[in-house]
Amino acid sequence: MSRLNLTTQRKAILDLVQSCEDHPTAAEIMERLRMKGHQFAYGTVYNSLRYLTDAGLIRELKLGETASRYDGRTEDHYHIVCKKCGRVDEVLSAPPAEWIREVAAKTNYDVHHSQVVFEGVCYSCKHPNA
Amino acid sequence: MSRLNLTTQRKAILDLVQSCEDHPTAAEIMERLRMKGHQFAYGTVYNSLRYLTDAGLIRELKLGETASRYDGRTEDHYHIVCKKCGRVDEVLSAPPAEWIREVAAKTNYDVHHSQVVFEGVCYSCKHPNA
DNA sequence: ATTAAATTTATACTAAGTCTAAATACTATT
DNA sequence: AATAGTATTTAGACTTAGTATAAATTTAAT
Repeated sequence: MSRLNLTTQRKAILDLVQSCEDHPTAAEIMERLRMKGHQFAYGTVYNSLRYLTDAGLIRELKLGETASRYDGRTEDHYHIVCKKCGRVDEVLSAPPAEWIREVAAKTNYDVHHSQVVFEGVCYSCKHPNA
Repeated sequence: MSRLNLTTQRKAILDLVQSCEDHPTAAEIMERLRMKGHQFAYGTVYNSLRYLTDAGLIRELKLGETASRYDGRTEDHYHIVCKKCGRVDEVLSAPPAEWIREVAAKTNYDVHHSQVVFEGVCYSCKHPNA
């Protein structure tokens, strides 16, 4: 665990991810950086995303698609994906502690963390006329 | 929805996945088929796995690794991954319905399904001496 | 037997990400 | 300020997992 070292590139990428309302992939992040006048090497973007993730400044989301997405929100939270339009929203309710305890007891694991991805249909897709 | 068509290849792959205690990747499935004397084309294995998944006979697990894993258990269940050794176990307790209702209410989604992956440390890794 | 449809095969291709070696940028010490 | 040492960036080759395609084969239906 060494000291945090935010280079120009890492800072720009952190700022960008934090400013996003959505959850961009690495490719989308590169595209948005380019639109802001930044032109970083391919590998630098991946390296920086990993660095920032390891440092706990951003989160990597693996939602079952081929590419990871990134999230500037670092609080513990989950996601819900719309099957119809692909939209991803935040889920702020945590799974009940009672359930986690039950899982730990039944599996004999120390449970550190859980990733939850809900799938369903979002409000807009339910009401396409509105 | 057409009728189920289990070709020789699909049957062999289904049998193999159902006989597994673990959750093999496509590459591991190919390897195990080869050891049993089957030699199917690369693409056939992927096609068959998708076919069997779509037919609901097996499940595709996306546990956040680079490759999908496959599971012969079709009942609704979840998984727990050991951070130390990578081992994957089944979790049979479902998330409480109350929590799902809360999530649906807060997000305005119709929630159809949830994928849950727990991370932690398994019994063997906790007690390495035993 | 003949045609049509579905499936398998071999192989080319794609997407997402890692690895490597050289170039560049920082840091600390004198 | 010069030097040495470490860290980072860059460009591009490479890897892995999976998809796409077109020809060959199998299966099913007349």
